[in-house]
Amino acid sequence: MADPVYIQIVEDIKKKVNNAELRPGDTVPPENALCKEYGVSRMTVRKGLAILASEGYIYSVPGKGSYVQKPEVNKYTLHYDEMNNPINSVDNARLLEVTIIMPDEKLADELRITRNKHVILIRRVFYTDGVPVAYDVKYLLYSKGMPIVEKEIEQATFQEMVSNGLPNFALKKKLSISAQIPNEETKRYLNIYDEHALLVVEQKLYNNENKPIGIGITSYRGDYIKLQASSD
Amino acid sequence: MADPVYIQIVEDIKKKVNNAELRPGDTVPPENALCKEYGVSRMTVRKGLAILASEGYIYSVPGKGSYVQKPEVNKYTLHYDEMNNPINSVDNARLLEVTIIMPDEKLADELRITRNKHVILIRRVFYTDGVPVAYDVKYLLYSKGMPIVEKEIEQATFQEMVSNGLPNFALKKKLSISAQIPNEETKRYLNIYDEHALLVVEQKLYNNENKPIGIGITSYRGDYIKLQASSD
DNA sequence: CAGTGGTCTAGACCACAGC
DNA sequence: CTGTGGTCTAGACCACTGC
Repeated sequence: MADPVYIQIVEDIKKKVNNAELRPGDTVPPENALCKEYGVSRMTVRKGLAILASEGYIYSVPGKGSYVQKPEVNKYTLHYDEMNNPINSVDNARLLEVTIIMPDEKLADELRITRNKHVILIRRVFYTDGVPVAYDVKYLLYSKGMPIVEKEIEQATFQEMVSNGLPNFALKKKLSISAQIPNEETKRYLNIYDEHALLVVEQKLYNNENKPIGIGITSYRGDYIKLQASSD
Repeated sequence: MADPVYIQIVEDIKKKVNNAELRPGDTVPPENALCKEYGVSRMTVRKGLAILASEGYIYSVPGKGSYVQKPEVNKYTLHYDEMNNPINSVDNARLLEVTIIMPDEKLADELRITRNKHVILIRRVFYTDGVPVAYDVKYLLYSKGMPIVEKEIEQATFQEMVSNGLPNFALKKKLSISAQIPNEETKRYLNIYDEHALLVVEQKLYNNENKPIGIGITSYRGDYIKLQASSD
């Protein structure tokens, strides 16, 4: 019980929200009322409310008051690492190809470039215990500092290819996850002979100006990957 | 440029982190130094630093200082709604079965109950434009206030079944996403005759004491669903 | 107009790191 | 010991809302 006062305030209000004592849309008591209730100054109350707001419990409207927020029921946190997932890890990668290509219309469009710009194409197969578990294709816009040594490319994640070891808070990434039946080429690379499902993860990377800088498509054998996400 | 001072501080430091002027592990200037630099009081500086900390840019160690945090490169935000996804929405659902069962060993284990407890089994098929797009199975521990009217169950999401319209910040959920080949039963429900991949989403719900209260397995036709996630 | 939240000050005391 | 971050105060002025 050595918690600072503002934590007390946070937890009291959370509790009230969680037993429906306060419902979405209800007003939270005004700051001055909470000051009196807890016998503290306004800055202390505001610190508590700021935390509740940052955690999505409440929101404030200047001149009016603070209100209980509707919980975001559909939001999850997903941890995705190309080379590691909860049921399996890639322990080796083989570089099939790294070449400079001219993009076709679809690719140029996705990368928002003209068709006369050069794009780096990288194709790899990922292995676990010698078994091919994923086929990986990446299209990258070239920029300075990128790895040019094939051995580096071979074992690098998408993030590592473009950020080159530098910290990068600015890099934005989008994932698109789907299930597909492998085409003949993919079947060949993954030694698939019978019916099989692929978990396909498409990654798109954007720089801090929101311009696409790379697209990656990783097709995992369905029995070798499981993605996990959780609320909170 | 009418931004409050603390926003200025936040953006200045973000900028320094993003051009590697400040690197992960580096110390952020001490609060008193920032007070002088910006000509403001300490509380104002601290407000800025609190924001940077809540956004994962920095962390503070009492008695020592504030440090630049390593970015969490593998974290994404996923929006998952059983009935709605970026490329398709469920517009109808058919209830196949709702019964009380005794769990087998595996299910009892997953729900952390003994095998003599009753479990509600719900099986449904989801439709879009009259086409069956997903086969859905749920196992629920019964609790008061749950919908018992079949018509309600038919169209409800998992969240709605257990939370019954009440706000629920306390409910924790975990997702497990994989690609699978449909079994004969699923093929029948989804009218699948040829080779097809399923995107299978397993949901597990926990109450605020972290006890499982339900498991749901939704198997979507691979060509009817795409999950999307993004960093930031 | 009174009540609300948003910003900010200029102090204070504390616990903790490191010398 | 000094310097650091963590908590807190008792005010202040502002802009906005709703009556």
